[in-house]
Amino acid sequence: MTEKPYDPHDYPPFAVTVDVVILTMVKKTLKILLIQRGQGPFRDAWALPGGFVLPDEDLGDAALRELKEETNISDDAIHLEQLGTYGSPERDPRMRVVTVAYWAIVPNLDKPIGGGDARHAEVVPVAEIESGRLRLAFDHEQILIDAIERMRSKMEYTNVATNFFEDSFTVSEFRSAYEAAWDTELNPGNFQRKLQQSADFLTPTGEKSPSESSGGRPADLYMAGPEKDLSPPLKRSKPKKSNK
Amino acid sequence: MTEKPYDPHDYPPFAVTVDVVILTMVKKTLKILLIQRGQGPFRDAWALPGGFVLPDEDLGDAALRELKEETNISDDAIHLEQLGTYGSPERDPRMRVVTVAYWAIVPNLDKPIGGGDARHAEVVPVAEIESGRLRLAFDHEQILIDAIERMRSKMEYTNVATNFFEDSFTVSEFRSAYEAAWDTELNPGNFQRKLQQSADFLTPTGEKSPSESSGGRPADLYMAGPEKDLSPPLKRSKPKKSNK
DNA sequence: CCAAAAGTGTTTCCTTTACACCCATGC
DNA sequence: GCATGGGTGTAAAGGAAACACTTTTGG
Repeated sequence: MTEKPYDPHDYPPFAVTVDVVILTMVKKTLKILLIQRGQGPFRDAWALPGGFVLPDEDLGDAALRELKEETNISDDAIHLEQLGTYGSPERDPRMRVVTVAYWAIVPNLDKPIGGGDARHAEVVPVAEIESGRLRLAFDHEQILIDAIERMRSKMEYTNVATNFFEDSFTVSEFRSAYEAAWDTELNPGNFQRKLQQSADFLTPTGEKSPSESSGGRPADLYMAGPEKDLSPPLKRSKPKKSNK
Repeated sequence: MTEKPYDPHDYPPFAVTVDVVILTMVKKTLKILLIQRGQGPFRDAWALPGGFVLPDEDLGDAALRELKEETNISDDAIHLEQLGTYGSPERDPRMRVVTVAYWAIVPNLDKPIGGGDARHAEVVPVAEIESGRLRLAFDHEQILIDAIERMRSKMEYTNVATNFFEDSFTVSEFRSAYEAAWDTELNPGNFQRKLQQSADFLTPTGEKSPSESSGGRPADLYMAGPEKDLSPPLKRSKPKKSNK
């Protein structure tokens, strides 16, 4: 197969797109950026931001381009990673499309930047997506499920969660990110110690956060350290918090 | 982007292929099936088995088809899983090709079945691939590195390693698979106990293996159990064995 | 009886867990 | 002083590592 000389008419043509699951944390709630479709199949359903890969564009660059069209976040504050490729022949009723899905963590994306067109973009809580009440286009529900699970799993043994924050953060803010992402409660003391033990995982900035109006001891501020892996990993225990 | 009506001339056409990393264990050595290219670019270099995805074919089906063309293994003895997608614009000098890579574990593939054509297929030890002495086509070296790491990692917390065996196996055979894959030595007693503790991970067949000619107590035979995850996971320690 | 491989017991060490306690701030 | 959250001490429980020991076969 691979041995024949190539000819434009010799191979089946595919459209290749990228779709990006953009995760963010707003007020201790895990959210994902979705776009409500204005036309075409799955009109009014929610879809992931995405689009065609350009003829000379690398896959990762295409994902980064789509991400930036929606957020205007600077490169260095982004974690962007390939999730997997979805290419069932029936996934788009119009033609054969293979989509390479990516997932990203960006800090504090409150409102997506409005595209010039009238597309309706919104950051939707993950709880709402997981409830199944949202109508999602194509196979985007499966992509979302896979992306959320991948993020939850990767938070166990890497520092990806630092990307939820723009600059520095306190240990309790960091812990809140874990509690929101895993829908669980973590013991503050043990969480603190666990991170201290792994040298270079978090780097102290030397500064302290302004103590909240409610009082309490001011917390030390940290940034992501040079060590990106946590070993042994954190463990997510059973969800304890509100499921409403 | 995704909103426009589609037209064959409206999107950049890509060729989509699958490549499959087929891992197997022969006489306690981890090996991968490679094909020596007879023509085209990278002539005489080694390449992964693969080919075009057909117009109405699912990606996973395409990978399974390519796998079967090389091995004649029955479905149920195979672990097949998507690895990732590689689509750099320069990866194939002839045209824009995006390839979806898969990795598989098959039992005891001593000799690949010869295709009708004169292609030269061989199972190559992983150590040789990792040495960097082999000339590999396209970006297949990167795909191989990623696949080997994925397999090593997945062996820590799942039962994928059971797929190295056709039927039942002893605990020491199972341990040998880990030692070969991780290039390490594992304590026989502790390995045994670890697997016993996780109920349903391995199911005893009730039979015993014929004791080897060298003597020794006959070992109990096991098959993969209903529980596919190992928690807490096994840990790979530093390589101890020969690196020559 | 001896060699060899399978499988079990036992001790030591380390990590996690639970929870009590001290620290530093606002009011 | 008191409430509030940040951070540390500590003891109990659990798993992993090392290694001695018992079991079951072939010669």
